[in-house]
Amino acid sequence: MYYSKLFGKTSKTVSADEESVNAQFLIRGGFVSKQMAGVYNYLPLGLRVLTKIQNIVREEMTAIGGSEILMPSLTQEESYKTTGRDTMDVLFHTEGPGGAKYVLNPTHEEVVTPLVQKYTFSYQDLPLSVFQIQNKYRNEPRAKSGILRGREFNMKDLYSFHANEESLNEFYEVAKKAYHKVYTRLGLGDITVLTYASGGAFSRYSHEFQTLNEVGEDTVYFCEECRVGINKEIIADQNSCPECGNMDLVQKNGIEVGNIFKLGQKFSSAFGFKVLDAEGKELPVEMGCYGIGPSRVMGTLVEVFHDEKGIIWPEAVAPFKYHLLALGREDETFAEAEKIYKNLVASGAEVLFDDRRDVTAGVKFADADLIGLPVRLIVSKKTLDQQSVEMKKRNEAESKLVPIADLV
RNA sequence: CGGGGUGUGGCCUAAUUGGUAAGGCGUCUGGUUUGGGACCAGAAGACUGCAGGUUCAAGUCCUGUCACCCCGACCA
Repeated sequence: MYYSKLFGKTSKTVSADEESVNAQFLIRGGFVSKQMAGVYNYLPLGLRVLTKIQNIVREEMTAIGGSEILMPSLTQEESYKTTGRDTMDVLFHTEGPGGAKYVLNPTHEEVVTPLVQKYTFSYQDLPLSVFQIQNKYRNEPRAKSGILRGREFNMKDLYSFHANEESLNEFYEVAKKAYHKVYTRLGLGDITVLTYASGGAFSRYSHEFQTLNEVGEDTVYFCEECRVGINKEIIADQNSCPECGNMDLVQKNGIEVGNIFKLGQKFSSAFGFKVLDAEGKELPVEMGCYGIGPSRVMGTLVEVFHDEKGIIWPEAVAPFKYHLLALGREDETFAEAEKIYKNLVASGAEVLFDDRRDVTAGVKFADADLIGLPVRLIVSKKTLDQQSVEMKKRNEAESKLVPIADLV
């Protein structure tokens, strides 16, 4: 991709209102543009990051047997009356022609349960799981912290359906492992801990995945040995580590980057979703739900991986791997840089090429640091004199010369 | 939703006890410059969030309203 043709621009300044690091760097770097509180436009750079996060999540959900679907954002309010959730504070309500009442889905139990019910009649159809990656709408009383807590945000939600509790429990553990894999691939594995949290109305506990970070809204007490924690909200009924019994817990702030629940029969019973067992008797369906917010993950990554100059993207989600800068003003330099760019792209590399721009080298350096691609490559008269390009990793201080012949 | 704060060209800011909007960034033109956010000259771009009110005169004071940020509450 030619930087000169990329929609979106970097900026030296950002409103003093934007205190959160993720909002500052994502806006300044041209990844996102704020529409209103808690609602963002994703520009090409930001969309590439978001898509990469989604793809990692997608791969791991597919790997545990999830079938990807896409459900609507808009749903009849009636469905929420069925489950009694029509009075939720965070629900956005809207109207259709003739006064038809709709809501914007804050989560999709009310959609997925009757949907799966429509195609599922026998215990032999179970277990099954479906997931989607889609935007959710929640009328948060207070949107905050850049893209960490929005009113519209991207979410992967997977729902599993089972003929009995054992099957649910079994799948729940499989999903838990898949979630760990996701965070490991995102580069957050070391600082993301499984955390026991409130199960709401459905079960005693749910599990959250908390990325330990100063800006986190949640307070987590966790065991440094087994890396399992307890959310402060349930510390009253559990004051030692649920996994190992360790009483010596460490307190940290956490960003909730995932949450998994055993829903039990809450939604299946509301919709009368039953299947027939081997004897032809009706069985209530057990459900689980499993959420990860790719947009929140993106904000979390910025909070975790940055320095004073900008973002330091983990390679797995960086919008491009290489940031190729052509410096100087000689036509030959740009011609050479262009060749190198084309060769890299032809070899399958993802390259952002900061080609001819009427700016000084310093501007290109500053933009590269801000955008935060993993590897910076510089082509200039200086490097070409040695048939080389200069290579520097974003998270390292030292650069080295690499012969052009060895690049690809 | 309670408390606090802030709204000024596209962006960031300034404007004394009220006196008729200034600078920087960015953009455009021309020239110089080119390995860490260069420089010179010129240009375009604002009924100061919105609606009222006080006043000879309001960016500035008052009332209302909307928006945004922070703290708290909330958070399947």
